[in-house]
This record gives sequence, C-alpha cells and structure tokens, in this order.
Amino acid sequence: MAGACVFEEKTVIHELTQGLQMTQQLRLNLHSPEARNLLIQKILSSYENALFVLQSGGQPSEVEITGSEEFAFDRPLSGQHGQNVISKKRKGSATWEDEVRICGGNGLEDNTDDGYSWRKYGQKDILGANFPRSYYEFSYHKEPKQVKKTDNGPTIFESAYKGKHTCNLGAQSASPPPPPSPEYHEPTPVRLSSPNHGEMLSNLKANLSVNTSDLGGYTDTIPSSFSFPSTSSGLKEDHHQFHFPSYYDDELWQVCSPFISPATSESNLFTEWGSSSSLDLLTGPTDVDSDFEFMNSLF
DNA sequence: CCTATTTGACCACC
DNA sequence: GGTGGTCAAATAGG
Repeated sequence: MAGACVFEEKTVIHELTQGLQMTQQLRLNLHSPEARNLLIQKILSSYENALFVLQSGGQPSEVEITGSEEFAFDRPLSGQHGQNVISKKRKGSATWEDEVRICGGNGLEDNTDDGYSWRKYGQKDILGANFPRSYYEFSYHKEPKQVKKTDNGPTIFESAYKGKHTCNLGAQSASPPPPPSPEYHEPTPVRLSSPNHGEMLSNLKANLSVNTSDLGGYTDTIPSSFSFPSTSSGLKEDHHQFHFPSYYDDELWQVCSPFISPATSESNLFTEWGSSSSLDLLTGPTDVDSDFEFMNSLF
C-alpha cells in the first residue's frame, strides 16, 4: 500500500516531535525525579520508535505470521473480496496470541480514537457475554495481524492479537476504536504492562488485575476509575502499525516488553503506561493514584 | 464514487 | 449441534 510510506513518515515525525516535547517537559520537570525518569523513558521510546520505523524501511508486508500459519490462509491475498475461499475457516486453533483487556472507565477521555486504522469486519454475540464481540483488523495490513475485541462490559474490552503482533516498540498497535454502540462507552485503550509488570502490579490487585495468557499474552484490567492522560494525543495521526520481521519482533519483545504492549493505542499511552519506569515508581495503590495524577499533570 | 461499517449467513471446530 | 470466526452483500458516510 502506498499509504504505508506516508504512514511511516507521519510516524517518524510524530515520534520525533513527541521526543522534542518530552524533552521540553523534562526541562520543566528536572526537579522531580519521578518526572525525570518517566520523561526520559518516553523520550527514549519516541526516538527508538522513530529509528525503528526508519530502519524497517517500510516493509511492513514482510511480516509473516509466525504465530499462526493458518492465519495466512485465512486471509487470502486476494483481498477482502477475494474469492479464494480457502478460508472462512478457523483452522484448528487460530489462537489469539496476546490478549489485552482494556478498561478505560467511564469513557473518560475520549481519545479512543487512537488514530490507527482499524477496520471492523464482523460482530458477534457471544454466549455468556453481555456485549457483542467485535472483530477488527488493521486496514493497512490485513494479513499480518488482527485484533479481536471483546466487550465484556461497558467499560471493558479486550484486544487479542492473532498471530505475531508486529507493532511494537512503542509503536504498539492500538486497540480498536470503540464501537459506536451506545451501550458501549469505550474507554480509551489502555496500555498494559508486561508480564513482569504484571507481577509488580499484582500488589495492586485491589485496583489492577493482571492475567497472563499462556502465550505470553496478558490481560490487564484497569479499574474503571482509572484514567489516563488524554494528552499528547494531539498527534493522533501517527499510525504505529509497523511490522517487523517476526524474529525481530521476538527480540524486541524480549528486550522491550517492559515498555511495549501489543495493543497500545498511541505511543503516548504506550510510553505512559507501558513505561517500566512509571510502573516502577508504583509501590501501592496510593502511589498509583498519585502517579497518575502526576502524569496527568504532565500533560 | 470510494471507503468503512453493519449484518446475516456460511463454515469449521469442539 | 452449538459456538465462534469470517465472508461478503447491503448500507451509510465522506
């Protein structure tokens, strides 16, 4: 797709711009150790993201799904209307590799529109679920990955990545936009933490619950009272759907997992919630609150 | 006119 | 047979 290039360019610009903004904020927050750490993380993430985009040279299509081969078959290259009907099948266990439960609260900041292009290709009422499940996929790269969104509640939705989630490095993919349905007040997609953070956060169970899926995916639940900075989301057009080769992805995931989430919406959210430093600062619910406030104050 | 969303139906897996 | 995932025609919106 030609759009990929533009998309990349925007992303790089956005990341750099963000880095610049963070730097400026850092200057203003030098007195605060917490702010310092957080901002530094953000800055690094932004620049890393930019570098990755540039380095990847816009070869998103390269990505191949290591996670589930069948996925490739499921989505014939012929496109959406392709007649290759090899598919329509859910081969065996087309497992959703990473699962992310996102809970944004009462529709707090409505920055649900992460700027990514999610295409909804289906909706289904799920047995036992109070809300229908929506199925989304990236508009830009259908083959590589899909996201399944599940709404189990008005304030919760899950993003499950099928195959290898290839959007990383802060570029993390976004959670699908909230369904338009009224009963569905979609909260802003929230970033999740890595498994390690899951442990750290376990102490915060009262407020946060973390479930780790077998495949390394994880599910976090954030209290509806939870709110994240709407912030920087001024730059929404940054599409972070970068697709790196799977091997790349794995490594990155290993190295950056503390900062990366498979389903982040904006890099902003990612850097904020995915940032280990921000989480490292957390020592308890109280601190969480203060930290959130702190972060909010930053933006 | 093009693109995205909706929605019913189809199909495979359990 | 039930259920979940996907397809694709119809529809809406820009």
